[in-house]
Amino acid sequence: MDKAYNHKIEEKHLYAMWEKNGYFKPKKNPKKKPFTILMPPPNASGKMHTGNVLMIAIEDLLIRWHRMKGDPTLWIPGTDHAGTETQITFEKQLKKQGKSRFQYSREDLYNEIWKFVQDNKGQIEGQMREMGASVDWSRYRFTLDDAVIKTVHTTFDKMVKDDLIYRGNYMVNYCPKCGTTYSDVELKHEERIDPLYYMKYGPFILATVRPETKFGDTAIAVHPTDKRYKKYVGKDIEVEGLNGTFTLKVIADDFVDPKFGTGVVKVTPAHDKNDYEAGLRHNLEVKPVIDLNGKLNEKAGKYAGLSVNDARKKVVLDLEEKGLMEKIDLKYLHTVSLCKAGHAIEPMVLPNWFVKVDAPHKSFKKPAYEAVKKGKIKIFPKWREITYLRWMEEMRDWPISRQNVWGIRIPVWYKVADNLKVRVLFKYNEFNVAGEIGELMQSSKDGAKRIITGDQEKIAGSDGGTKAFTLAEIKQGLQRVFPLVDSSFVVANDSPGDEFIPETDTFDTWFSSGQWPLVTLGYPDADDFKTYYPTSVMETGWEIIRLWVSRMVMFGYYLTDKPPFEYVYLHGMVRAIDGRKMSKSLGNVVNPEDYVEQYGVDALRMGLIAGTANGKDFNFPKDRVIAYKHFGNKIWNMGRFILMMREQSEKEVPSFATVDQKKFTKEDKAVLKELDALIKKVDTELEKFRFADAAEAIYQFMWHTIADKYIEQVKEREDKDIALAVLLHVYMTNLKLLHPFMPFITEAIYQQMPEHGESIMIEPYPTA
RNA sequence: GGGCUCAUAGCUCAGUUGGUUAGAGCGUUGCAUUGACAUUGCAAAGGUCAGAGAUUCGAAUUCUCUUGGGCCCACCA
Repeated sequence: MDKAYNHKIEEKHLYAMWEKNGYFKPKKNPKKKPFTILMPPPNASGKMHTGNVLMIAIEDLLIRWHRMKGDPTLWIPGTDHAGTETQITFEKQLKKQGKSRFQYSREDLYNEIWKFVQDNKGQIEGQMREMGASVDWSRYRFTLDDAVIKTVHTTFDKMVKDDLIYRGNYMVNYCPKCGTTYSDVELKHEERIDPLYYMKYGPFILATVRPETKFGDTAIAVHPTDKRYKKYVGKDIEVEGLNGTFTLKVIADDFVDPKFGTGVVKVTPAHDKNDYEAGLRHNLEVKPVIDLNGKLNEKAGKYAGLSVNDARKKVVLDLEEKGLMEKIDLKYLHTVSLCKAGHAIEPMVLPNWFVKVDAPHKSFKKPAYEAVKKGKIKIFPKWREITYLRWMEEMRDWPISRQNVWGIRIPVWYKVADNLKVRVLFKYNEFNVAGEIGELMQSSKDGAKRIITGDQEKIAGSDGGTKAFTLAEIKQGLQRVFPLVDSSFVVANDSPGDEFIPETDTFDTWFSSGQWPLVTLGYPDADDFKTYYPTSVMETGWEIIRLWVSRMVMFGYYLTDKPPFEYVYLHGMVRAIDGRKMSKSLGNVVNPEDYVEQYGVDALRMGLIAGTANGKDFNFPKDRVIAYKHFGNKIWNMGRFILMMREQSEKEVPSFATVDQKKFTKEDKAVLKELDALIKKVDTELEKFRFADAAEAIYQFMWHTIADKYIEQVKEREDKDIALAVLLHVYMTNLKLLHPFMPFITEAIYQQMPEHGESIMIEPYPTA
């Protein structure tokens, strides 16, 4: 053995040996209860961050512990397509090449992203191996595998039949110039100075930057405690407007800031996110006045057909003329949302797909709520339960459609002849064309409307503007369809016929990953599903308890009437060394690779595990990583010393089991007694998910009891053969206890010890 | 603004149902050291447990308030 432990040499080949010998596959044993963990799938095209390392460290610890105890143990690895995130990363790449997603049809874009992910997913898989994750690679899943898509489609179909799916309106970020919607994370925010208009509204004066949306107002809101306006709350008021007088209800809601403007807000649920939310709370009518071309619609009366900007100017002039404008603050600073191309975003209410989470005929969420409330699923640490339960109580219907390409397409088709009013956006040569499908199929000479973006000059000179498109042309370049809320549809995986166009929305990632326990185990009839469902522990970061954990529980009960797992263990977030959240812009990101290189995987894993005891967030514990690196070296040298002493021993060292117990000294008896106590402690701590305490106990015992005391005493002993037999036994027992925490070094030492077996991984776990 | 959470040694953190002298790692100081390990050993210093009040025979631990952090969510017409 070398004088110092060299992780760079020892960590390399051991993983390949384990994998080759098939240790990661479960050993069936009908008499024992299986222990199963499904790995929360990291982003397939990403690379490993410290949170992933902590996740793997904890899961591998539990898995190796149970495996050594002889339980049929299964850990399934996977990766996630990470819908929005991946699409944005990919689009950034396109941008570097001077391209954009609008140059691709939906299908081509999907295929390009697929290639991109395939090119990149090797990295994270390699890193899982590097971390020592003892996962069963033969059961590996990617969230866009055919089997996953099939299950998700089947579930959707069942939910449609069970009347748990409906189409409803939902507020999205829509760009009228691009003709498409954007996700929140795609938006840019820009500070601007705009006029703030104080207009007269019946008995009130209220401030707004968007007077043109007043035609969509369906209420006026004040703060509940605002004494100035208390007498109006709940009443209907008459308002003189530009298109005659109308009536609005006055509501009281906390979202109003009594200190802003006059403390009175006009509520336009169709065109403002805040107002939309307020509208849901107060059952207000959603009255859209802006259409998908960014123009005011017929509800705006004489302003119909004007663009938003033109309408604003005209409305302001007319208000002033009518004496309805109190004053204008020209220097109002606020933030506006812009699309990637820099156009103003119009918050719009568009039809989306929803899950009814608490329908009277069948509640999707209720069993999931009760499972935790009644303790059928146990959450560690327990105080996180509140987050889950509160979320479940407040949960509203779940919008499951996303206007992304990269994801699982919602398996729905629209018959064109029955849905001529449906808008589509598609690529035709170098142009992007948008319009209602019925009109696009006629020539624009007949008055059909459309938006064509691209080279305007070229369009004017060509016949592109007058063309009547065929359905095949539209479908070939199809980028997006905008079905109406009541469009008729059929559910089918494949096209039901040429006269249909597909839904282009994809599922919310959580709709598919919420079925992770089902798709990884081959629901409904695979052997794995029968054997390993429900699984044992769901181990993940607490920040996705609402997004992910809750969905898995809901789907689990909906499809199988059982919880998908018994325990949920939520680890804390790893913050940067400076105590702030890791972020690229702060430059404080801890790259696990650097620590693996310098201190080794074992030290990194152990440092992270010891750095958090109770699931709270914690700063990256650099000095613990270093401490455990030193610890590795310490136990390496203990092994070295034992081997050396055995070689030098005059008498043959007997095996521990054959030593006559009467020959034990009081030191021997004491250390053996302490060893028993340690074994018990490690077991009870691990059962309680107190990993740091178990780690600390082993560390203290090996270093300060065996090395500092017992070994020193051995040096003086007359009966060295007995002492060495005891020492080897105690040391080997500790290596086994430590293996789930520090798999590489314990295996490396084990392989050098006398009378060793094939691998420490398959040694029986110590019992007291 | 809503929710959760934290404040314990110079630093980073444990302290699980309230119960002897409040612990660890790193750091600091002194001494030691050729039968493994300087990535070592022995020893020491260092805490009125953020502040105030309450409950209790007893509070770092329970409750209330104050002060100051962190994170998540929602974001201002």
